[in-house]
Amino acid sequence: MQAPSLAKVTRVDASAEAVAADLGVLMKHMFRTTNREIFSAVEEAGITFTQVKCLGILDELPSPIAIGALSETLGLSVPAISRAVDGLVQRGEVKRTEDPRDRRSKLLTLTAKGRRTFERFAALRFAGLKRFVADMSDEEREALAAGLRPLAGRLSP
Amino acid sequence: MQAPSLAKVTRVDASAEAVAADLGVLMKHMFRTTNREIFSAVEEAGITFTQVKCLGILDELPSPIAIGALSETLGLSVPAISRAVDGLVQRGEVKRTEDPRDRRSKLLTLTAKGRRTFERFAALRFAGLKRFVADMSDEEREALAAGLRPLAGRLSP
DNA sequence: TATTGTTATACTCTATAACTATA
DNA sequence: TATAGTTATAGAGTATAACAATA
Repeated sequence: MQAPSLAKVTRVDASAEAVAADLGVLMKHMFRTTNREIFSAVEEAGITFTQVKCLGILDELPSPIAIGALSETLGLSVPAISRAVDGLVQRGEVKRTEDPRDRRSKLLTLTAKGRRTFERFAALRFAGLKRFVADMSDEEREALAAGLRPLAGRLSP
Repeated sequence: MQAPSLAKVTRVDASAEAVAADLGVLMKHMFRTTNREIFSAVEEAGITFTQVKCLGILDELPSPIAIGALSETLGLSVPAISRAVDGLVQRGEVKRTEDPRDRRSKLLTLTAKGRRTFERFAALRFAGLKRFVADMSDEEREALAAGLRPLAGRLSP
């Protein structure tokens, strides 16, 4: 893309209020256009949203995590996580082993199957976002690309 | 804000893939920083997420809506909506009256109390977005403002 | 006879409480 | 005695099925 013509670089209200309002509009539309499909895919896979979130946490963490820590991360009770994880172990998505340094604690890691499962859902979510982006005009998409880059560059590892 | 210096207007990948990826990063962070508070506020108010969504639909529609239509809009079963609405009626948030042209159908409208309730949650969500935006650097926020404006301008009424 | 909404029933997920095993 | 996790039990929300009222 070329540097934009000056005609496009009009002043924009960059107050927190204005930006938050526009962000709210964007979020609402993004949800409506991308969410329903994932919802039905998760349900069809016979898995729980909580279980998908468990997979997501395990996917992004570099080292194993225990039930209690996972519970705290997701803001759900320990028994709820224990049950969710138990289901994942039975499905072969997660490996649960005793921590050798404290045998009360169980360390959780993704199996290859679990990683594939999570990546399938992540791909579905990404496809929804892509469709949303592809529906924009070229001008909208280019402006958004330039506006997101500094922030996304900092936030993503 | 002045027109940006040329140094800032570097080329950015505006492909659907790149923009969708950055949008995904933004969304994830937005959730993590803004959602937990609303979650606890809803629970503390003794109301259901489904009921809040019902209030939101009624708030934005110009005319009354029936149970069946609300059910379809939210993607939940008619009995689930019937129960959710019943709770809202008992709390005085929603008015439910027979449609005079088809007395099987019940028309739903927000009461003043219902509108206030929804606006309280909307304000909470907005405050979360504002905090998220206020945490950015000036450069990030200004770039985002310019990038969101065309899209948000089109999407919002 | 078909349709709109409500009530009945069963199921899933979650939280609190009770429990087991390690520390 | 305290802590990590599991199992027991109860509660909330949803879906399917059965029903009542109206078309």
